[in-house]
This record gives sequence, C-alpha cells and structure tokens, in this order.
Amino acid sequence: MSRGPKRIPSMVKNPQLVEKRRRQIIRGACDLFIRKGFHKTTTREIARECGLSIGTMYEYIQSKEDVLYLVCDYIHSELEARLKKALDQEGTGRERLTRAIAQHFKAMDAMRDDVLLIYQETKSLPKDAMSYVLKKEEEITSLFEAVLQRGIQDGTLNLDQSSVKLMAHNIMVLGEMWTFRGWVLRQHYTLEEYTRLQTALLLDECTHQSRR
Amino acid sequence: MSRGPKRIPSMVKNPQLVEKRRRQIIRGACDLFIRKGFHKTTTREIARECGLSIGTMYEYIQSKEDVLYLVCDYIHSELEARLKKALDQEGTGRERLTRAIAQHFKAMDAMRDDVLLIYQETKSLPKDAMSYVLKKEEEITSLFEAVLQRGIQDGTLNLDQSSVKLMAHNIMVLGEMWTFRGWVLRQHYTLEEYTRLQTALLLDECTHQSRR
Amino acid sequence: MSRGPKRIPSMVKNPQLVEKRRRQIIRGACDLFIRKGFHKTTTREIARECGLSIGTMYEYIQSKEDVLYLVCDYIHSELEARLKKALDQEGTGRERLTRAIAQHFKAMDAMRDDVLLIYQETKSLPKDAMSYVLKKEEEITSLFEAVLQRGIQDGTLNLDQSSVKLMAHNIMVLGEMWTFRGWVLRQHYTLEEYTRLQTALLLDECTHQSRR
Amino acid sequence: MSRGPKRIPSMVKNPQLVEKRRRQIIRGACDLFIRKGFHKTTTREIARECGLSIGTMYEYIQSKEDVLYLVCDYIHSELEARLKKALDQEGTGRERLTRAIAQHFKAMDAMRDDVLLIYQETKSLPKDAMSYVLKKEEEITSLFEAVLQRGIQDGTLNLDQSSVKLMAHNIMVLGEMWTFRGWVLRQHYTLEEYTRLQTALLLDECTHQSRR
DNA sequence: TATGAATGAGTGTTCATTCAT
DNA sequence: TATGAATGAACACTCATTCAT
Repeated sequence: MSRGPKRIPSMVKNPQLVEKRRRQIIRGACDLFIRKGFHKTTTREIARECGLSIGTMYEYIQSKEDVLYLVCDYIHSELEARLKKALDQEGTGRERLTRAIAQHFKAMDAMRDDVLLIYQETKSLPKDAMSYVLKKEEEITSLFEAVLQRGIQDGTLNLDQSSVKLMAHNIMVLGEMWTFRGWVLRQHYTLEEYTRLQTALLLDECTHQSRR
Repeated sequence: MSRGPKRIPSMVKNPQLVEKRRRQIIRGACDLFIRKGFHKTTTREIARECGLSIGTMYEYIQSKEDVLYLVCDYIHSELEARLKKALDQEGTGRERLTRAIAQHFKAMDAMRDDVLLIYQETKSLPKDAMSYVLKKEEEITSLFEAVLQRGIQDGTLNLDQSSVKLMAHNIMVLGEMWTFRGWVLRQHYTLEEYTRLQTALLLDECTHQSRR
Repeated sequence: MSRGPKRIPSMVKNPQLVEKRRRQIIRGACDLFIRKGFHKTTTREIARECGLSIGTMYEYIQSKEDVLYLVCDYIHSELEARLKKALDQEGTGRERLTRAIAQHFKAMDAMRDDVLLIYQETKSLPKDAMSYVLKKEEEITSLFEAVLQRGIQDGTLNLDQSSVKLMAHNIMVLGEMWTFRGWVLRQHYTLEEYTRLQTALLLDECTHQSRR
Repeated sequence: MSRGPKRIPSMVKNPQLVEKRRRQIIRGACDLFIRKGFHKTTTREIARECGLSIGTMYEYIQSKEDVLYLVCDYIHSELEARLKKALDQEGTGRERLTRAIAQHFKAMDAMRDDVLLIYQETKSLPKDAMSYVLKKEEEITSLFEAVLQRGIQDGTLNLDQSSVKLMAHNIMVLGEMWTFRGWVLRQHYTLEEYTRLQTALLLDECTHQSRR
C-alpha cells in the first residue's frame, strides 16, 4: 500500500554515516523549528545547532525543505512506534483500545511540541513530501481503525461500520487536541483527568451505538 | 474580561478611511495567505492584491505581521458572529446546543481555508498579538460553555461541572477537525453525516453522565 | 524581420528612469566584464561600480545574465550606429565599401575590448538572449551585404552572387580579428597599415572575380 | 624560442601514470567544457566524467584552472600535429600552401567545438598560462609564415615581406571563422565550397601583389 | 596512491521597510 | 494622503580545495 518514506538523496556514499548525520540534523533542526518555526530558522542555525558546517550539512540534504521533511517523518515514526508498542499486547479489543488511547495521549503529551510542529509546518513542505506526511498520518489513524474492528469482532465494542473511520479520526484528534489546546486545557485538567474523560466519551460511543 | 482587540496604529487620522483601507488589506491578504502561506506572501503582493501602493499600505499598518493579525482577528470575528447568530434563538439548552453545533460545523465548512490559516499561521504572530488571537479563540469556546451551562440548568443536559469546559473544547475541536482533516473526511462523509455523527457523540455524552 | 531587442522587465514604472539607470548599469558592468570577465564579476561589484545599491540594481534587472545581455546589446547598437553613419554617404558602391571597411576597422579599434567581450561571453547568455545577440550580429553583417550588392549593381564591384554573403562575413571577421589578434598584430602593423592591406585583399577579390 | 609548455606540478612521482591520468582528465574535462563552459563545470563533474575521485584528480593538478590549461594545450597540440602532417609533403610552396589551408580548414571543421572552446575560455586562464596558450597560437601561425616564405623563395608566391605575417594570420582566422561563424556559414556553404572560395581569396592575394 | 567527507567563504537574489516627493 | 524608488541586511545554497584515513 505505502511504498515507504520519500528518499532524500545525499552526496555521501556511506549509508551509515548518512544515517548518523541525518540523526544529528533532525535533532538540531527539530529543536529550532519548535522554538522559532521553520521559516524563521536559517540553514546556518541548523548547521550550527547540529554541529556541522553548512557545507557538510548540504552533503546530506538537498534543500532546507528536505530538513523539514526529515523532521516530520521522524516525528511520525516516533509516534507510530510508540503506538504500535501499545497495541502489541493482549486483551479484548476494548481493553486494547483503552490502552491505545492512553498511550496515544501519553505520546501526545510527551511529544506535544513535535506534534504541534507537524500541524503548523506540514503546509511548508513541497507537494510530494506533504503527500508522504499526510499518508503517514493516515496510516497511524488506521492503526486505531484496526483496534476498533477487532473490538467489534470480539463483541467488546459496538459501533456501526460507517462510524469506524470517524471514530479513529476522533481518537487521533482528541489526542492532538492536547497539544494544540494544551495551553488552556492544562490549566483545568491533568493529563490523567483528560485521558479519563476523553476515554469515557470515546468508549461510551462504542457501547451505545444501538440507540441510534 | 477581554479588553477588545489589539489596536494597530495608523498614520492616517480619519478613522473611517482607516477602516475602509484595512478592509481592503484584509480581503487581499487573506486570499494570498490562504493560497501561499504567510511567509511566502510578500508585502508587495499584498499591496497589489488590495489595490494600494506599498507606501499607502504602510500608512495603515506598521509591519507585515500586523496584516496577519488583522486577518486572524477578522476571521475570528466572522466565526463569532455566525455562532452568536445561531445562539440568539429560543428553545431548551439541548436544542440550542444542537443548533449551535450544526451552525459551528457549517461555519467551519464554509470557512475551512480561513480556519486552517489560523491554525497554521497563528504562531507567526508576535507574542502579544498571538495572545489576543488565542484569547479570542477561548472566548468563542466559552460561548459553547454558556450553552452547556444553560442546558444543565434547564435540565435538558446532564453533565458534570468538571466536564463542561472540556466539552466546549471538544465541540470546537471536532468542528475544526472538519477543516484540517477534511481532505480525508470528505472522502467518507458528507457534512451532514459528519454533523449527525459528531452531534450524537457529543450529545450522548451530555446525557449519560450519571453512569460514570 | 527583426522584432527589436529582447525586453528586460523592470520593477520600476517610470521608463525614463529605467533608461537612465540601465545606462548606469551598462557602463559599470561593461568596464568590469572587460576587466574581469562575466563570471568573475559579482553583482555587488556591478552595483558599486554603477553607483547603485544591490537592491536598487535588482529593481532594474531580473538576473545577472540580464546585465550581460544589456551590455552585449548596447555594444552591438553602438557598432551598428557607427557603421550606419559611415554608410549614409554618397559615392559609388566601391567607394562606399571602402569607407565602410575603414570605418568598421576604426570602430573595432576603438571598441576592441567591447568586441572581445562579446566574443568571449555571448555563450554565457541564456539561450533566448543569445539568439537575439547572434541575430544582431547577422544584421550588422547584412549591412555589408547591402553595400556589396550596390557595388555589383553600379558595376564598381565584380563579385559572384554566391560569394556575397561570404565576403560580408570576411569583412566582419577581418575587422574583429584586429580585436582578438590585436595583441600580436599591433606589434607589426598600425591600424592604418592593417586597414590598407586588408582593404586591398578584400577589394581585390571584388575586382577579379572573372578569373575564377 | 619557445621553452615548451608550462609544467603543471603533480603530487605523483611516476611520470607515466601522470601522463595517463592527465589524458583521462583532459578527455573528460574537454567534453564538459564544450557542453557547459568552464565556469559552469564543477571539479566534481570533471572527476566523475574522467573516472577519478576528486581527491585523486587533485593529485595530478593544482587547481581547476590547471585543467583548463591542460585542455587548451592539448587542443593546440592536436591542431599543430594535424597541420605539421599536412606540411610534411612535397611540392612547390604554392602547392604546399594550398594543401595546408585545406588541411587547416578541415581540422577546424573537425575540431570546431574545441577551437571555439579556446576562443571563449582562454581569458579564464591565469596570466602565465594564458601567455603560453597565446604563444602556442603564434607558433601555429608561424607555420603558415614558413610556407609563405618558401613559396616566395621558389617564386610560386608573390607577396611583399611586410604582408607575410598578416597573411599567415588571415589564413588562421579565416579557418577559425568556420568555427565561430559556422552556425550561419554552414547554412550557405559546404566546407568544400568554403575552402575553395577562401583559398581563392587568399592565394589571389599572393599572386598579384605587384599591382600595389 | 587513492579516497571522499569536510569546509566556509562567497554567490545571486529577495524583500520588509523607509522617506523624499 | 498617496506614491514607489531606494535600501542593504539577510537568505539558501554552491563548490574549489584540503586532509585524515
């Protein structure tokens, strides 16, 4: 279905070195993009922050936008990895969903700045890179779809098929909401309260479907 | 509570002229920001689009960021106005909430590009302007809080006080979600379906609170 | 036949100002290109030399290559003007040709650096600008063709039609030769000697054609 | 007279290896310089084209300009070799001259891109390298001088001493003209026609000198 | 000898803002 | 009030050259 991430060409041949340097670049750039935004961060700042000369950095990327893509892709990979670990467990569909939501919210809390970054800067990517990033987002969302389906099959969740996709998106968005409304939500709720209340809302919906 | 919008100084004395010119600027800039993003739009382009010379434009603003603030503020006002009109009606709290949600979603659909713009470019505002914009967002959210409270009072809604704020935010976010996940949601749901399903989710929660 | 020179867009509206500034640019750039070559001259140097800030200079051109085109076009215009003045006189075709050659050689001597510049840097122009420059060169050459034809008609020159074009090019090239072989030719010949000898060669050919 | 070509230092001791590698470099660079020009060709491209790593390439040269010199010198050697072969034959001075001209023109046709390269990029050489190249050009020219003198001595050519040098240059330039005006000349003349007409022009002059 | 990753000064170009008219 | 020419700091990116391995 997905043919993996976009390949960013590098002038350097040794793939391990490329991997290593790009990790440096991602780490440095991510911090800066979060602090100052993509457009207000200069390539020289990125280079300095990740301990490379500007010339060396450009041996590993082709453009500043490549850096943004690298960062976005990294953040998504990180999110996906965390979520997959949470799903890789036993229990009924309902139990797994509950854990997945909690884990998702925890990830959102831990990576709130990174997620915010994706929300705000994805649009600065070139067309093709943006498609990749959006596709990745969809893939992550589909992880929740899968858990929902499983719960429907084992009878622990009750949800109309037409609502499955929507619910998956709802879960994603109510998680992300903790990042982009965090500045006010955190004034009123701890992450635990937030998780409890939103989980209730979401699971409730997967219980009383029959009523509608 | 709120001390009204941030004042943007102008070199021009006649307030009606200022008002008129700024409307021109907002209209032109808004289009451009949506099409190209704030950073990739130049002041020259804005001036051309709104039919002013750059010199003249700068008589009515102090910086490019002022334009962004003007645009964001305008969009929020528009959203608020639409919502207030929907709330300015009779019926039980529950009925009013239902209508408000529908109206909110409709507004999100109509103004999806504008809302997206706010989501993506608010962070480009200077600190103080950003506070104003975020505060405005909060004010709009509080409109839903008020409706919820009213429904609780008249007994048509059942919701724990601790959840009121969260629900208001949920309503806001599930509306905005139609803008920033629209590219995929619209492949599966019409606005009507979306509204029906999400309203169910939200109202359901304001009905069975006792269970928890 | 020719639709005039390539239009270089300018950000500045006042055409007289554009004309004036571009003259400044041409003068400054021409000197520098001759001294250092096109590629080794920086845009900053050009700006400084012509008394404009770099930003201002870019209000009147779109790229460094535009400057090169402006310079090449100017040099050609200058050459053409000088030649046309020489042709705008009375006498038999043979007399006119003699004067035209002398004038051409004189122009080459006076503008030797400029002509050399065209020889060496035309290839640095973008494709379309290069066509314009080459076409102009052809137009100038055709001025000699016209004089030759006139001499043939009035019987003062004797030249096969098939040779006319070639002779025109020969005249051009033997003139230009004074610029790009000048460093050694000037060690052995004055411009007058050079002109006399080459004119003899060329006119001789337009006299004894019958022998072949 | 000439102290041979400029010595380009190499880090590598084995002279045969140096010779071999430089042949590689010349072949690769010459192609690129013709296609893209000297300044728009990067050292990386040259290295790639000739199958060496940049590091290795720099063991055999000291700078990019060295490569240009190597290429120019090679082209001249090639031209000189071809011409010498043509002169290494029997016959009267006049016959030898005729053959030399034809051979020269044929060489110009075959190596038109290379000759053009020399015309356009010689000025990019450092001062001292440029002198070498110009001297080489002069040497080649003097080959024609020698043939002319020989024809004068054996009475088959009639030319004033003062014109000998000029005629030699004329021969050179009318040959080179086939390269830098080829784009238009080839539209009207084949190489054979061109050679016939120009040879007539040149030999004619070496026949009727007495008249002047 | 051969390699290729590292370097950073230097390049062409942009654009928010000012200010004389 | 309106204009738009002028400004120059700042930007993304390149590339000849070096040097540790």
